[in-house]
Amino acid sequence: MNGFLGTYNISLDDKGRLNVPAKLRATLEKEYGPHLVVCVMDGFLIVFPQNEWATNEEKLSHLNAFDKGDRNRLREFYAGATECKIKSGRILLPANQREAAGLKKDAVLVGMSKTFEIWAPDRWTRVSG
Amino acid sequence: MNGFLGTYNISLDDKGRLNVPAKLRATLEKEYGPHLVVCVMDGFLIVFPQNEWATNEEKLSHLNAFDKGDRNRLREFYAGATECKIKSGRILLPANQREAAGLKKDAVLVGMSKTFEIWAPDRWTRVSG
DNA sequence: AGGATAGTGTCTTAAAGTGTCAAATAGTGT
DNA sequence: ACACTATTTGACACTTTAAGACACTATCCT
Repeated sequence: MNGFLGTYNISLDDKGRLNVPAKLRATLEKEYGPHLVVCVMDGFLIVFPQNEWATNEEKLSHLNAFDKGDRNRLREFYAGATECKIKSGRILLPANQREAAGLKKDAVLVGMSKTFEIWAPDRWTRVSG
Repeated sequence: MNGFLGTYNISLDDKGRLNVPAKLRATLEKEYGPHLVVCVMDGFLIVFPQNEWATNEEKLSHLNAFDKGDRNRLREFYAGATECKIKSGRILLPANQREAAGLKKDAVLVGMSKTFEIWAPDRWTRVSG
């Protein structure tokens, strides 16, 4: 299978939920499950299927939670993340993540193979051309 | 499962109790129990579910009780800790811990997988950006 | 004992999150 | 192009969660 591909313009509903496009949803259902981890990046969001997230987490497992520097690194990683589940085709992003990504009414979803990204339209056009 | 994730802004009530956000509470209930150990760190608090505390305690057991430096480290660790329990969704932090963390009216909770942290808002922004 | 203070239970209100449906739109096969 | 199906959107009612307030209990102190 091909993982997540393509660009999708979607809109958020009155409560800030966003509809996961059917194609991405199909990939999710076939390859992964409904559990996602959403993570704040520079000015956009990365969505990991649960087990993809887990492999990232594993890479950090050698860090020592009692070491100050390591702890800072762990914090950076975990603080920006949230678990979230697809519910009747949609996901609700927490308000602070929506804000971090500058999401208001519309969003752009971009497939990236094992993950996909969520962008505010204006930020996306600035990147993509 | 994913453990504690995310950042939450919450406020303390008039008696200094803080509401544990529903998501963290759900993780606690699923993976752990209502018994917590709260521990003063550099300028913030770390909350351990009871059994995570126990495993940490074990890790520290290799330290030499006759070594001055180790002993200081242990003392610092244990002296700053308190047991506490979630009661109707909230926890009450002892006054000295609140003071040590600079907590007044608002707090930031940060999930860190197996533990979570409690920060005073001003100290948190200094760390996180 | 009496008063002060710290801790606990519970209620109310407001806000955030969830389920569901119907109309609108896009996509499909013939 | 047409009818038909699937998907997306927006809306609304409902549920859950958080915040603040207040009364009550336990504890401490003199």
